[in-house]
Amino acid sequence: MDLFLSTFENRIDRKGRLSVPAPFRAVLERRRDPLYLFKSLTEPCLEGCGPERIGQIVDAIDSMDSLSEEVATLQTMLSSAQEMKLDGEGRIMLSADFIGFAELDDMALYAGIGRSFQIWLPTRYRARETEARSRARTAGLPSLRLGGGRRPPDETDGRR
Amino acid sequence: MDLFLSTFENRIDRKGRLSVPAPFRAVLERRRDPLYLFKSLTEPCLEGCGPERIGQIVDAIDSMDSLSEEVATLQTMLSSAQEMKLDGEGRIMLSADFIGFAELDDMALYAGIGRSFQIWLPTRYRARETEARSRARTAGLPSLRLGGGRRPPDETDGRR
DNA sequence: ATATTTCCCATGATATCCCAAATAATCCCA
DNA sequence: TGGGATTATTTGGGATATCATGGGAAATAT
Repeated sequence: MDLFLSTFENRIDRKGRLSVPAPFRAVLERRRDPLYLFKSLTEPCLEGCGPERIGQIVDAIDSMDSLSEEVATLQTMLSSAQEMKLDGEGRIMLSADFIGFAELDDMALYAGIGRSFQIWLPTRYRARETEARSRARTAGLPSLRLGGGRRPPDETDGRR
Repeated sequence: MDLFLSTFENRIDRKGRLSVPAPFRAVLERRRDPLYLFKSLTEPCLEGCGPERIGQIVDAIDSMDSLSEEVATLQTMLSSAQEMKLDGEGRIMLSADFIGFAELDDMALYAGIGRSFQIWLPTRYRARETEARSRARTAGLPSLRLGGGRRPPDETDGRR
């Protein structure tokens, strides 16, 4: 199983292009997957994933009561999602909407979180990281049970 | 599976023409599908899809009690549906009825939601998106079981 | 005949492609 | 182990193609 791990900081050039880190590209290419980005529902960052996650959202919508608020929420995810085409050098073009949403300027930080990754304004990401660490010290660790594994590896959807 | 994703904001010109976003056209052309538009049952927007979606609605109606009110409701979807012809540049012409229903003036926002898409008055769509996002932040995300696969996304997971 | 729709072409904006420079990581041999 | 050489990766810029949009003319309807 190959995963998106580690962080990378890349430049957004004046045309709005941004290199996808080579290790992330390798994961996608190995699976022959296109890359999807969408706006996080809960945080000021972009989420990146492959098609299987998008398919799950689509299927979930179809199986739910189409009048529910949950469906509206999931639709919001889809309507912000884009299939990103990579250029010959492995770059994507961030739309003005994406840049505005994550409040990016000329640098972007990729944070691999397993089956997906996030794109943040670097300073903001670092602030969150130190925040999370100090919380861990004062409030104690979240329960983390490794190896028990009844639940299939539950993808951390970015909000924890 | 190719899907309708992302949002696009296009102009309705003074002749009443509106470009269908190229990625949406690509989905339809790949399937050699015509485009259908109809009035949403629940919201002030138009829904767009290919013929298979229309077929699903027809089948659903056929399988229901033909005297029920629900059938009457679903039938109004069908009776509002129009097959849209695209001009050489990929534009459609919206009827006065459609424009009035969605209260469009000179801009239209396409929102892709998987197997179909919607057309909204841009300001109204954005208000709705903001609403959905704040709901997601306070009420939590819909339970989506990622990574497991095949479980119907029905289970209430309480804390999310 | 007048109004509307359909077809065709023009234009500007923007995304994509292609090649090259700069930077960073890796290798290899002393 | 060091350090230069080689390769991978990121970044930049110009040329090209795509797309949304606008307008005129032809076709169709009223």
